[in-house]
Amino acid sequence: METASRYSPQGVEEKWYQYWEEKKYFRSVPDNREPFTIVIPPPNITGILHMGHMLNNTIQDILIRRARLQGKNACWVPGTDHASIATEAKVVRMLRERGIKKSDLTREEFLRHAFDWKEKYGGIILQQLRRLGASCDWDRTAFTMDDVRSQSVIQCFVDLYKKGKLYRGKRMIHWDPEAKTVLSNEEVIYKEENAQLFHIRYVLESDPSQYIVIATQRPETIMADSAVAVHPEDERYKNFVGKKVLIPLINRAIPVIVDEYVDREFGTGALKVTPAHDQNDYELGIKHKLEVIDILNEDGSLNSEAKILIGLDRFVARKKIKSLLDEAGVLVQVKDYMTNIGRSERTSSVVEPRLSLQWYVDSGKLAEPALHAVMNSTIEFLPDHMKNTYRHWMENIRDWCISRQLWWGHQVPAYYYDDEVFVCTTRAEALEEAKKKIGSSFIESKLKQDEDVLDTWFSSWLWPISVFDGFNNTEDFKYYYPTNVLVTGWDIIFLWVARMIMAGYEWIGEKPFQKVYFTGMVRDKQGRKMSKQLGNSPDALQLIDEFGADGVRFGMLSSSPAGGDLLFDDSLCGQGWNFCNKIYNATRLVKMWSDSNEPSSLSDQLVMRWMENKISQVYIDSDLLIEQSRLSEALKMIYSFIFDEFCGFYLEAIKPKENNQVSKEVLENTISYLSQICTILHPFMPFITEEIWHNIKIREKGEDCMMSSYPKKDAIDVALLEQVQELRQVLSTSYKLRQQYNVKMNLEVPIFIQESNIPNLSATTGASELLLKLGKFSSISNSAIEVPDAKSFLGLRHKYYIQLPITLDKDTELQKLEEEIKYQKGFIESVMKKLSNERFVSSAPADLVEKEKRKLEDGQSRLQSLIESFNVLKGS
RNA sequence: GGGAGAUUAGCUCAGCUGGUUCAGAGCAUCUGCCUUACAAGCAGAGGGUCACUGGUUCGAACCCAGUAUCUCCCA
Repeated sequence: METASRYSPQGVEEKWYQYWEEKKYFRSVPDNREPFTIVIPPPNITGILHMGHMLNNTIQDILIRRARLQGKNACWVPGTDHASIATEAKVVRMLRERGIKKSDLTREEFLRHAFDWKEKYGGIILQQLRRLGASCDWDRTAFTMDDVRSQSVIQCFVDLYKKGKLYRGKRMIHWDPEAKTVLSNEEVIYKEENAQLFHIRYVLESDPSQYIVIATQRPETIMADSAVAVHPEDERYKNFVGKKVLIPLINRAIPVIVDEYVDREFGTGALKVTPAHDQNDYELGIKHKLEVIDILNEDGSLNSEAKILIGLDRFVARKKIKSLLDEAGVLVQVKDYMTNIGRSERTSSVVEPRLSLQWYVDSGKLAEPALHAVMNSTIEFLPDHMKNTYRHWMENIRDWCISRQLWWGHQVPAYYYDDEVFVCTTRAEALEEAKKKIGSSFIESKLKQDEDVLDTWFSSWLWPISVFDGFNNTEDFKYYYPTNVLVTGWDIIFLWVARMIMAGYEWIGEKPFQKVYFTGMVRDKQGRKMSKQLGNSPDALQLIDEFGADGVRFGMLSSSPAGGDLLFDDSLCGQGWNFCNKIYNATRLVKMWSDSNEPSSLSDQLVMRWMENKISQVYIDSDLLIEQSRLSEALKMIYSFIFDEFCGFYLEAIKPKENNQVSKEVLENTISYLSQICTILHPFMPFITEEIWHNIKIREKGEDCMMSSYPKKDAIDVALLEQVQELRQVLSTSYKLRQQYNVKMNLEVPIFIQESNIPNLSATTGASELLLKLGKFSSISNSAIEVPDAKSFLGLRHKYYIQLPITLDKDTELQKLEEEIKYQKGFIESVMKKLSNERFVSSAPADLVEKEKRKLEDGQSRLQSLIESFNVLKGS
């Protein structure tokens, strides 16, 4: 055989992907078939393929390819999102490297650079998905900032505003001083970090000999204090209440107030209140009508309101003020402690609470139908327990801050004229409205559009609708929506999944998808989340180079139940490659054969019938598993079917002993079986299956594995499967005995089957021939009596004797038999115990009782045989 | 502080509605084989107090309660 004995995916995978794409096999247009739709979770244009994407998209591809093989109209819509913060940061950095400052550019100039960047790099990840085998309809590739999607976003903003579900408000928000933009709650990541707690002395204005000691983590904000708060029942500070204390260094007087919010146990029990720079203090400030003094610039440096340390960054100022306080003798102590620090998901800089005017979606108004749909399983969550998390968030939902102080994104469609706000889809409309309202004094240049852009998720939440241009109610939309399944990570259940559901009900009155399949996080062997910082994420493309996409897909899937995290290990991909190699070599074997004019032997006929049944069985069973979204279990089942049943047994059983000739029927059927197997495996491992499909047989034009269909679900001949199972057990036991007694395979030995009133293997046509071929037996005979000098063993319902050229040690054999007898007795006893238990017989299901009875019968006949053997041996 | 999940072989995990003497798979380990597709293969073997303590039941890895440890979400 000239072909290599090792499968190499290089070349093969590229070839078939190109072929499929040229044939437009991924393309979907509405027709009269049932649709099966998935929209891709749009990856970032700044992103490159990582393990999470691979897992996620492998699952989507499996579902889509399966739907195609089922004859459905499968549509997988790909695309990317514009990732405001991440992309803007990237572009700013790129420009800086070229010596261009963002502040020197106009908005239009900056956007031009950003779009250039997007054109150049924004599609990389989609190219990489092709390497994985993703069968997306590329003609439908969408982008959150292309015309259709942008129009949808603007339209929805205006619509929500008109419906009173969107408003502009001044709130305490999370500010990212590095990106200089607001962040939503979900974009802030809290972690325990080391910090210091400063105890600082504030003296009484009226009597500088008395003082109160406050505890703070942020001494650089004392200049923004507007009060000191203590608990109303705190005896220590009773005398101070209502009086004024002086802020050290700047000597501004602030009142001492009481509030039950103060935790007497924490720090000194005296809290400095800084409404401009802390969420809780802000609320205290409102309650007690305190002054709001903002001492920070948008980049986190101190402004002139601070009076001192002006221009210094907040962390530099903290160090500085520490020594200033120390010199002033008011720093009582500094304590290390652990506290939760919030950092920006994108830039990692410490988030600054800041008062600011932003746009909000009144989420409460959208949440109700979305919560309902999930709780009553109109939308199915996998795993189911994700519902709880979802419910908790939805029931405590907060308004969604959707404006971002950036340029890259959809500019807020709000136009200002003095204090008037006009929210319109276009400037022209806004002009018109404004003119009407303002009257003759209107000056066009005074109408200014909001400088900010919208949160990227405000685009993504429309994705299942907008990719089909659904707001214009297109034919596509009517056909494909709602989509069938969404595959995504649980980490964006709030950011994205929940909001898509809200959008679906808000505008369409219909769920966006039937099912959400939550994937776990891909972790490394030590269980750590894979991240760029840790550098523990393998290079996705390198993995594909090494093991082939099929191998990697196998590896990703072979241990990833829905929702469960996946500890990734390269060796899993290795196993995937092994599997490819196995199939490849099986094909090589079959290709070596040629057909003879001989008819098929009885043995071959038996084996073929068996194989046909097994294929039906594995197809039916694995299909059910996929239906239940148990993909890795389905794959494992197919894997062991191919390895053990098809390669391990079928091919060995059918393989000609010499000259590579098989009957025409055997050859044709084997090729057909292999083809069916390719179809069943195809969704999981698309490349090798297409390769084998074509390798094994010359195909008609358009006759491709990807576009084939699943085998029919035939009724299964259970009796036949049982017979072959018995036969295989006989083979396996005889191998074991040979090994145990060191009898080589090339020595043929006789085997006997004890006769009984139940028909044995010799009654199954072809079974004896098959036994002879695989078991290296010299003869097979029935025997009415115990065969002397032979090693006996039990199958399921019969007793066998194998005559090995050895002398058996009588005592050892007796002892072994005794052990077996003891085991069987125990077995029978346990079954009898059950059956004699009236409560079991009356309360257990009938078929179970039936099964137990049969178990008992089988057990008893096995025991009988053993006792016979024992007696015969003993008497010999 | 509130909530969710996990704990089964050395490792990674199955074990669905409690019902074979049920404790399973893959990897790893060990033994024997270069058998004409594949040694990245084949044939075998060893390995577990199903976290712990109680309870429910004719029967528990599975249901309930509590304990311990871990992971995550929310505040």
